[in-house]
Amino acid sequence: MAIDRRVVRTRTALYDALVTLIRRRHYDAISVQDVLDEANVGRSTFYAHFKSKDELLERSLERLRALLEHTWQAALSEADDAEAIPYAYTRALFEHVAEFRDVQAGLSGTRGERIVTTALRDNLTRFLGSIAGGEPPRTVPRDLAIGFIAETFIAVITWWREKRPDLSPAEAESLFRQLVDKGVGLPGRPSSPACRGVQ
Amino acid sequence: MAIDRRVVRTRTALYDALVTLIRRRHYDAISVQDVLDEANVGRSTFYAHFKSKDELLERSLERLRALLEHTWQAALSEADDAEAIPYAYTRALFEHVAEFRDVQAGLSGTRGERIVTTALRDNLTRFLGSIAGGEPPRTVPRDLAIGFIAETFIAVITWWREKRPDLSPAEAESLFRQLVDKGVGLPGRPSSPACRGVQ
DNA sequence: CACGATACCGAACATGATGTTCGGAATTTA
DNA sequence: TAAATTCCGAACATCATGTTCGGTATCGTG
Repeated sequence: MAIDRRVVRTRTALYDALVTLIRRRHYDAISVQDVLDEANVGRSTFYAHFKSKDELLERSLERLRALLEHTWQAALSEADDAEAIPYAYTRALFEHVAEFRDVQAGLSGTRGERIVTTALRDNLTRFLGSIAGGEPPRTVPRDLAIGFIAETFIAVITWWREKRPDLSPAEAESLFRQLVDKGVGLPGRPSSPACRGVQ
Repeated sequence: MAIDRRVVRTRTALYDALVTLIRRRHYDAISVQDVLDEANVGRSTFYAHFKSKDELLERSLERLRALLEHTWQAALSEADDAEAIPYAYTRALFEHVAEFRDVQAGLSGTRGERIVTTALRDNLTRFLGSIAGGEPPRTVPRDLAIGFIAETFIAVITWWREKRPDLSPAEAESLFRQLVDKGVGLPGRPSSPACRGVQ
Protein backbone atom coordinates (compact mmCIF):
# COMPACT_ATOMS: atom_id res chain seq x y z
CA MET A 1 0.00 0.00 0.00
CA ALA A 2 1.34 3.35 -1.07
CA ILE A 3 1.50 6.39 1.18
CA ASP A 4 -1.88 8.00 1.69
CA ARG A 5 -2.22 11.01 -0.57
CA ARG A 6 -3.83 13.01 2.20
CA VAL A 7 -0.70 12.97 4.31
CA VAL A 8 1.58 14.19 1.55
CA ARG A 9 -0.87 16.93 0.72
CA THR A 10 -1.10 17.97 4.33
CA ARG A 11 2.63 17.95 4.87
CA THR A 12 3.57 19.82 1.72
CA ALA A 13 0.87 22.34 2.50
CA LEU A 14 2.48 22.89 5.90
CA TYR A 15 5.97 23.09 4.44
CA ASP A 16 4.87 25.61 1.87
CA ALA A 17 2.99 27.65 4.42
CA LEU A 18 5.97 27.85 6.74
CA VAL A 19 8.33 29.00 4.02
CA THR A 20 5.78 31.52 2.79
CA LEU A 21 5.43 32.95 6.27
CA ILE A 22 9.19 33.06 6.85
CA ARG A 23 9.49 35.11 3.70
CA ARG A 24 6.95 37.51 5.16
CA ARG A 25 7.99 37.85 8.77
CA HIS A 26 10.51 36.70 11.33
CA TYR A 27 10.55 33.03 12.29
CA ASP A 28 10.09 33.77 15.98
CA ALA A 29 7.02 35.84 15.21
CA ILE A 30 5.24 32.93 13.56
CA SER A 31 2.91 30.82 15.66
CA VAL A 32 1.68 27.34 14.91
CA GLN A 33 -1.75 28.83 14.44
CA ASP A 34 -0.40 31.14 11.73
CA VAL A 35 0.95 28.17 9.84
CA LEU A 36 -2.36 26.38 10.25
CA ASP A 37 -4.33 29.29 8.85
CA GLU A 38 -1.95 29.72 5.93
CA ALA A 39 -2.04 26.02 5.12
CA ASN A 40 -5.72 25.48 5.88
CA VAL A 41 -4.95 22.59 8.15
CA GLY A 42 -6.67 21.69 11.40
CA ARG A 43 -4.88 22.08 14.69
CA SER A 44 -5.08 18.46 15.76
CA THR A 45 -3.90 17.40 12.32
CA PHE A 46 -0.72 19.40 12.71
CA TYR A 47 0.17 17.77 15.99
CA ALA A 48 -0.54 14.38 14.48
CA HIS A 49 2.39 15.00 12.12
CA PHE A 50 4.81 17.26 13.95
CA LYS A 51 5.41 17.96 17.56
CA SER A 52 6.47 21.57 17.12
CA LYS A 53 7.19 24.36 14.69
CA ASP A 54 10.89 23.55 14.93
CA GLU A 55 10.30 19.97 13.90
CA LEU A 56 8.22 21.15 10.97
CA LEU A 57 11.15 23.27 9.84
CA GLU A 58 13.62 20.49 10.37
CA ARG A 59 11.61 17.96 8.40
CA SER A 60 10.96 20.47 5.66
CA LEU A 61 14.70 20.65 5.16
CA GLU A 62 14.67 17.36 3.34
CA ARG A 63 13.88 19.59 0.42
CA LEU A 64 17.04 21.57 1.04
CA ARG A 65 18.85 18.30 1.18
CA ALA A 66 17.47 17.38 -2.19
CA LEU A 67 18.64 20.68 -3.65
CA LEU A 68 22.11 20.22 -2.21
CA GLU A 69 22.23 16.67 -3.48
CA HIS A 70 21.25 17.77 -6.97
CA THR A 71 23.82 20.55 -6.96
CA TRP A 72 26.42 18.10 -5.81
CA GLN A 73 25.63 15.66 -8.59
CA ALA A 74 25.86 18.45 -11.13
CA ALA A 75 29.25 19.42 -9.75
CA LEU A 76 30.32 15.80 -9.97
CA SER A 77 29.66 15.55 -13.68
CA GLU A 78 30.83 19.05 -14.50
CA ALA A 79 34.19 19.03 -12.75
CA ASP A 80 37.30 18.05 -14.69
CA ASP A 81 38.98 16.09 -11.94
CA ALA A 82 37.97 14.90 -8.49
CA GLU A 83 39.78 17.71 -6.80
CA ALA A 84 37.77 20.39 -8.50
CA ILE A 85 34.43 18.99 -7.42
CA PRO A 86 34.05 20.88 -4.14
CA TYR A 87 34.76 24.15 -5.90
CA ALA A 88 32.26 23.52 -8.63
CA TYR A 89 29.85 22.70 -5.86
CA THR A 90 30.25 25.87 -3.83
CA ARG A 91 30.20 27.96 -7.00
CA ALA A 92 26.82 26.55 -7.91
CA LEU A 93 25.68 26.98 -4.33
CA PHE A 94 26.35 30.69 -4.37
CA GLU A 95 24.32 30.98 -7.52
CA HIS A 96 21.34 29.42 -5.82
CA VAL A 97 21.67 31.08 -2.48
CA ALA A 98 20.58 34.47 -3.72
CA GLU A 99 17.11 33.13 -4.36
CA PHE A 100 16.63 32.41 -0.70
CA ARG A 101 17.60 35.78 0.65
CA ASP A 102 14.27 36.57 2.22
CA VAL A 103 14.17 33.17 3.88
CA GLN A 104 17.63 33.74 5.31
CA ALA A 105 16.53 37.12 6.60
CA GLY A 106 13.47 35.66 8.27
CA LEU A 107 15.60 33.06 9.99
CA SER A 108 18.50 35.23 11.10
CA GLY A 109 19.14 35.08 14.80
CA THR A 110 16.59 32.36 15.52
CA ARG A 111 16.72 28.71 16.47
CA GLY A 112 15.62 28.08 12.94
CA GLU A 113 18.87 29.46 11.64
CA ARG A 114 20.78 26.97 13.72
CA ILE A 115 18.60 24.15 12.44
CA VAL A 116 19.35 25.08 8.86
CA THR A 117 23.05 25.58 9.51
CA THR A 118 23.28 22.19 11.10
CA ALA A 119 21.56 20.59 8.14
CA LEU A 120 23.98 22.30 5.82
CA ARG A 121 26.94 21.13 7.82
CA ASP A 122 25.66 17.57 7.86
CA ASN A 123 25.30 17.59 4.11
CA LEU A 124 28.74 19.04 3.62
CA THR A 125 30.12 16.34 5.85
CA ARG A 126 28.43 13.69 3.80
CA PHE A 127 29.44 15.09 0.44
CA LEU A 128 33.00 15.98 1.23
CA GLY A 129 33.44 12.71 3.05
CA SER A 130 32.44 10.80 -0.06
CA ILE A 131 35.46 11.98 -2.02
CA ALA A 132 38.03 11.79 0.71
CA GLY A 133 40.27 9.59 -1.32
CA GLY A 134 44.03 9.49 -0.84
CA GLU A 135 44.25 12.77 0.91
CA PRO A 136 47.39 13.79 2.75
CA PRO A 137 46.97 14.05 6.52
CA ARG A 138 46.04 17.53 7.57
CA THR A 139 46.99 19.35 10.72
CA VAL A 140 43.43 20.42 11.35
CA PRO A 141 41.07 17.57 12.28
CA ARG A 142 38.60 16.76 9.58
CA ASP A 143 35.38 17.45 11.48
CA LEU A 144 36.68 20.79 12.67
CA ALA A 145 37.68 21.67 9.13
CA ILE A 146 34.20 20.89 7.88
CA GLY A 147 32.56 22.88 10.66
CA PHE A 148 34.88 25.72 9.82
CA ILE A 149 33.93 25.59 6.17
CA ALA A 150 30.23 25.53 6.94
CA GLU A 151 30.45 28.44 9.36
CA THR A 152 32.54 30.44 6.92
CA PHE A 153 29.93 29.82 4.28
CA ILE A 154 27.25 31.13 6.62
CA ALA A 155 29.36 34.12 7.59
CA VAL A 156 29.92 35.07 3.97
CA ILE A 157 26.33 34.78 2.79
CA THR A 158 25.11 36.63 5.88
CA TRP A 159 27.54 39.45 5.29
CA TRP A 160 26.68 39.39 1.62
CA ARG A 161 22.99 39.80 2.32
CA GLU A 162 23.28 42.35 5.09
CA LYS A 163 26.16 44.51 3.96
CA ARG A 164 26.80 44.11 0.28
CA PRO A 165 23.73 42.73 -1.49
CA ASP A 166 25.01 44.37 -4.66
CA LEU A 167 27.80 41.82 -5.09
CA SER A 168 27.42 39.14 -7.71
CA PRO A 169 27.39 35.47 -6.71
CA ALA A 170 30.79 35.08 -8.36
CA GLU A 171 32.28 37.86 -6.27
CA ALA A 172 30.82 36.51 -3.07
CA GLU A 173 32.06 33.05 -3.88
CA SER A 174 35.50 34.42 -4.56
CA LEU A 175 35.61 35.91 -1.08
CA PHE A 176 34.39 32.66 0.38
CA ARG A 177 37.05 30.65 -1.37
CA GLN A 178 39.69 33.12 -0.35
CA LEU A 179 38.76 32.77 3.29
CA VAL A 180 38.51 29.01 3.24
CA ASP A 181 41.71 28.58 1.26
CA LYS A 182 43.97 31.15 2.74
CA GLY A 183 42.32 32.64 5.78
CA VAL A 184 42.87 36.27 6.44
CA GLY A 185 45.16 36.62 9.42
CA LEU A 186 44.38 38.85 12.34
CA PRO A 187 44.40 42.52 11.51
CA GLY A 188 47.67 44.20 12.38
CA ARG A 189 49.85 41.44 11.11
CA PRO A 190 49.73 39.86 7.68
CA SER A 191 49.36 36.13 7.66
CA SER A 192 52.32 34.38 6.11
CA PRO A 193 53.21 36.59 3.12
CA ALA A 194 53.01 33.86 0.52
CA CYS A 195 49.39 33.42 1.43
CA ARG A 196 48.18 37.01 1.07
CA GLY A 197 45.73 37.53 -1.72
CA VAL A 198 46.90 39.44 -4.75
CA GLN A 199 46.78 43.26 -4.75
CA MET B 1 23.04 61.38 43.57
CA ALA B 2 24.52 57.97 43.02
CA ILE B 3 22.57 54.99 41.71
CA ASP B 4 20.22 53.53 44.26
CA ARG B 5 21.80 50.51 45.87
CA ARG B 6 18.61 48.56 45.61
CA VAL B 7 18.69 48.61 41.84
CA VAL B 8 22.26 47.35 41.58
CA ARG B 9 21.48 44.62 44.08
CA THR B 10 18.39 43.62 42.16
CA ARG B 11 20.13 43.62 38.81
CA THR B 12 23.20 41.71 39.87
CA ALA B 13 20.97 39.22 41.62
CA LEU B 14 19.15 38.70 38.32
CA TYR B 15 22.38 38.46 36.33
CA ASP B 16 23.78 35.89 38.74
CA ALA B 17 20.58 33.91 38.79
CA LEU B 18 20.44 33.71 35.01
CA VAL B 19 24.01 32.51 34.71
CA THR B 20 23.50 30.00 37.49
CA LEU B 21 20.45 28.61 35.73
CA ILE B 22 22.17 28.47 32.35
CA ARG B 23 24.87 26.38 33.95
CA ARG B 24 22.19 24.00 35.15
CA ARG B 25 19.88 23.71 32.21
CA HIS B 26 19.29 24.86 28.67
CA TYR B 27 18.57 28.53 28.04
CA ASP B 28 15.30 27.83 26.27
CA ALA B 29 14.10 25.79 29.21
CA ILE B 30 14.43 28.70 31.62
CA SER B 31 11.39 30.83 32.30
CA VAL B 32 11.34 34.32 33.72
CA GLN B 33 9.69 32.87 36.79
CA ASP B 34 12.64 30.52 37.26
CA VAL B 35 15.01 33.46 37.27
CA LEU B 36 12.75 35.27 39.73
CA ASP B 37 12.72 32.37 42.14
CA GLU B 38 16.46 31.89 41.89
CA ALA B 39 17.13 35.57 42.43
CA ASN B 40 14.39 36.18 45.00
CA VAL B 41 13.03 39.08 43.07
CA GLY B 42 9.39 40.04 42.56
CA ARG B 43 7.76 39.67 39.21
CA SER B 44 6.81 43.30 38.75
CA THR B 45 10.31 44.30 39.76
CA PHE B 46 11.80 42.29 36.97
CA TYR B 47 9.69 43.94 34.32
CA ALA B 48 10.56 47.32 35.79
CA HIS B 49 14.16 46.63 34.80
CA PHE B 50 14.06 44.38 31.76
CA LYS B 51 11.46 43.72 29.17
CA SER B 52 12.41 40.11 28.54
CA LYS B 53 14.76 37.27 29.37
CA ASP B 54 16.74 38.04 26.24
CA GLU B 55 17.28 41.61 27.31
CA LEU B 56 18.43 40.43 30.69
CA LEU B 57 21.02 38.26 28.99
CA GLU B 58 22.08 41.02 26.66
CA ARG B 59 22.54 43.54 29.45
CA SER B 60 24.35 41.01 31.58
CA LEU B 61 26.95 40.79 28.84
CA GLU B 62 28.42 44.08 29.94
CA ARG B 63 30.31 41.82 32.26
CA LEU B 64 31.65 39.83 29.35
CA ARG B 65 32.60 43.09 27.79
CA ALA B 66 34.57 44.00 30.89
CA LEU B 67 36.40 40.68 30.78
CA LEU B 68 37.25 41.12 27.13
CA GLU B 69 38.40 44.65 27.75
CA HIS B 70 40.62 43.53 30.58
CA THR B 71 42.10 40.73 28.51
CA TRP B 72 42.71 43.16 25.71
CA GLN B 73 44.52 45.60 27.95
CA ALA B 74 46.69 42.78 29.27
CA ALA B 75 47.55 41.78 25.72
CA LEU B 76 48.40 45.38 24.93
CA SER B 77 51.01 45.61 27.65
CA GLU B 78 52.33 42.10 27.17
CA ALA B 79 52.87 42.10 23.44
CA ASP B 80 56.27 43.04 22.03
CA ASP B 81 54.99 44.98 19.04
CA ALA B 82 51.63 46.19 17.83
CA GLU B 83 51.27 43.35 15.39
CA ALA B 84 51.49 40.71 18.07
CA ILE B 85 48.66 42.16 20.14
CA PRO B 86 45.77 40.28 18.54
CA TYR B 87 47.54 36.99 19.02
CA ALA B 88 48.33 37.66 22.64
CA TYR B 89 44.66 38.51 22.97
CA THR B 90 43.24 35.35 21.47
CA ARG B 91 45.74 33.26 23.38
CA ALA B 92 44.52 34.70 26.66
CA LEU B 93 40.95 34.31 25.50
CA PHE B 94 41.34 30.58 24.99
CA GLU B 95 42.70 30.31 28.49
CA HIS B 96 39.59 31.91 29.90
CA VAL B 97 37.06 30.25 27.68
CA ALA B 98 37.41 26.87 29.30
CA GLU B 99 35.90 28.25 32.49
CA PHE B 100 32.66 29.00 30.73
CA ARG B 101 32.11 25.62 29.16
CA ASP B 102 28.86 24.87 30.94
CA VAL B 103 27.50 28.28 30.05
CA GLN B 104 28.35 27.69 26.40
CA ALA B 105 26.64 24.35 26.54
CA GLY B 106 23.53 25.85 28.05
CA LEU B 107 23.38 28.44 25.30
CA SER B 108 24.16 26.24 22.32
CA GLY B 109 21.55 26.42 19.63
CA THR B 110 19.48 29.16 21.27
CA ARG B 111 18.82 32.80 20.60
CA GLY B 112 21.07 33.43 23.55
CA GLU B 113 24.01 32.03 21.67
CA ARG B 114 23.46 34.50 18.90
CA ILE B 115 23.25 37.33 21.43
CA VAL B 116 26.61 36.36 22.91
CA THR B 117 28.24 35.82 19.52
CA THR B 118 27.12 39.23 18.39
CA ALA B 119 28.54 40.83 21.52
CA LEU B 120 31.81 39.06 20.92
CA ARG B 121 31.93 40.22 17.33
CA ASP B 122 31.19 43.79 18.33
CA ASN B 123 34.01 43.75 20.82
CA LEU B 124 36.40 42.25 18.32
CA THR B 125 35.45 44.94 15.87
CA ARG B 126 36.15 47.61 18.43
CA PHE B 127 39.45 46.17 19.57
CA LEU B 128 40.88 45.25 16.22
CA GLY B 129 39.70 48.54 14.79
CA SER B 130 41.66 50.43 17.39
CA ILE B 131 44.99 49.18 16.06
CA ALA B 132 44.24 49.33 12.38
CA GLY B 133 47.18 51.58 11.69
CA GLY B 134 48.97 51.62 8.37
CA GLU B 135 47.66 48.32 7.23
CA PRO B 136 48.06 47.24 3.63
CA PRO B 137 44.78 47.02 1.71
CA ARG B 138 43.32 43.58 1.90
CA THR B 139 41.30 41.76 -0.69
CA VAL B 140 38.71 40.74 1.85
CA PRO B 141 36.61 43.62 3.22
CA ARG B 142 37.34 44.44 6.80
CA ASP B 143 33.93 43.81 8.30
CA LEU B 144 33.69 40.47 6.56
CA ALA B 145 37.12 39.56 7.83
CA ILE B 146 36.10 40.36 11.39
CA GLY B 147 32.88 38.43 11.09
CA PHE B 148 34.88 35.54 9.71
CA ILE B 149 37.29 35.66 12.64
CA ALA B 150 34.50 35.78 15.18
CA GLU B 151 32.64 32.87 13.60
CA THR B 152 35.81 30.85 13.35
CA PHE B 153 36.42 31.48 17.01
CA ILE B 154 32.96 30.22 17.83
CA ALA B 155 33.37 27.22 15.56
CA VAL B 156 36.63 26.22 17.24
CA ILE B 157 35.48 26.55 20.83
CA THR B 158 32.25 24.73 20.02
CA TRP B 159 34.13 21.87 18.41
CA TRP B 160 36.60 21.93 21.27
CA ARG B 161 33.86 21.58 23.86
CA GLU B 162 31.77 19.03 22.02
CA LYS B 163 34.33 16.84 20.33
CA ARG B 164 37.71 17.20 21.97
CA PRO B 165 37.36 18.61 25.49
CA ASP B 166 40.64 16.93 26.33
CA LEU B 167 42.65 19.44 24.30
CA SER B 168 44.59 22.13 26.11
CA PRO B 169 43.79 25.79 25.52
CA ALA B 170 47.12 26.13 23.73
CA GLU B 171 46.29 23.33 21.34
CA ALA B 172 42.86 24.72 20.62
CA GLU B 173 44.28 28.18 20.07
CA SER B 174 46.83 26.77 17.69
CA LEU B 175 44.06 25.29 15.57
CA PHE B 176 42.18 28.56 15.67
CA ARG B 177 45.18 30.53 14.51
CA GLN B 178 45.87 28.03 11.78
CA LEU B 179 42.37 28.42 10.41
CA VAL B 180 42.33 32.17 10.62
CA ASP B 181 45.81 32.56 9.16
CA LYS B 182 45.88 29.96 6.46
CA GLY B 183 42.45 28.53 6.08
CA VAL B 184 42.17 24.87 5.28
CA GLY B 185 41.11 24.52 1.68
CA LEU B 186 38.27 22.32 0.58
CA PRO B 187 38.92 18.62 1.04
CA GLY B 188 40.09 16.94 -2.11
CA ARG B 189 42.43 19.67 -3.19
CA PRO B 190 45.16 21.16 -1.09
CA SER B 191 44.98 24.90 -0.71
CA SER B 192 47.98 26.65 -2.24
CA PRO B 193 50.88 24.37 -1.30
CA ALA B 194 52.92 27.05 0.45
CA CYS B 195 50.11 27.44 2.92
CA ARG B 196 49.63 23.87 4.03
CA GLY B 197 50.49 23.27 7.60
CA VAL B 198 53.60 21.29 8.38
CA GLN B 199 53.38 17.50 8.36
C1' DC C 1 -18.44 -0.11 -6.73
C1' DA C 2 -18.48 -0.79 -1.92
C1' DC C 3 -16.42 -1.42 2.26
C1' DG C 4 -13.08 -0.93 5.83
C1' DA C 5 -9.37 1.85 7.27
C1' DT C 6 -7.37 6.02 7.93
C1' DA C 7 -6.85 10.87 8.07
C1' DC C 8 -8.85 15.24 8.77
C1' DC C 9 -11.76 18.68 11.08
C1' DG C 10 -13.01 21.71 14.79
C1' DA C 11 -14.35 22.84 19.03
C1' DA C 12 -13.47 22.50 23.64
C1' DC C 13 -10.31 22.17 27.28
C1' DA C 14 -6.12 22.15 30.35
C1' DT C 15 -1.78 24.16 31.08
C1' DG C 16 1.66 27.35 31.53
C1' DA C 17 4.29 31.54 30.29
C1' DT C 18 4.09 36.45 29.54
C1' DG C 19 3.36 41.02 30.80
C1' DT C 20 0.55 44.62 33.51
C1' DT C 21 -1.55 46.92 37.47
C1' DC C 22 -1.70 48.77 42.03
C1' DG C 23 -1.68 49.62 46.98
C1' DG C 24 1.13 49.03 50.78
C1' DA C 25 5.67 48.02 52.92
C1' DA C 26 10.57 48.65 53.04
C1' DT C 27 14.81 50.97 51.97
C1' DT C 28 17.61 54.58 50.48
C1' DT C 29 19.20 59.16 49.82
C1' DA C 30 19.64 63.74 51.23
C1' DT D 1 13.87 62.43 59.95
C1' DA D 2 11.37 63.29 55.75
C1' DA D 3 10.62 62.63 51.02
C1' DA D 4 11.47 59.85 47.23
C1' DT D 5 12.22 55.74 45.25
C1' DT D 6 12.06 50.93 44.88
C1' DC D 7 10.37 46.52 45.90
C1' DC D 8 6.81 43.17 46.90
C1' DG D 9 3.12 40.11 45.71
C1' DA D 10 -1.17 39.02 44.46
C1' DA D 11 -4.50 39.41 41.10
C1' DC D 12 -5.61 39.72 36.41
C1' DA D 13 -5.75 39.63 31.24
C1' DT D 14 -3.80 37.57 27.27
C1' DC D 15 -1.86 34.33 24.40
C1' DA D 16 0.46 30.14 22.57
C1' DT D 17 0.90 25.32 23.27
C1' DG D 18 -0.58 20.76 23.17
C1' DT D 19 -4.42 17.20 23.92
C1' DT D 20 -8.92 14.96 23.47
C1' DC D 21 -12.78 13.19 20.97
C1' DG D 22 -16.82 12.42 18.10
C1' DG D 23 -18.23 13.18 13.58
C1' DT D 24 -17.09 13.54 8.63
C1' DA D 25 -14.55 13.08 4.41
C1' DT D 26 -11.22 10.77 1.74
C1' DC D 27 -8.36 7.12 0.55
C1' DG D 28 -6.68 2.36 -0.83
C1' DT D 29 -8.20 -2.15 -1.85
C1' DG D 30 -10.82 -6.21 -3.00
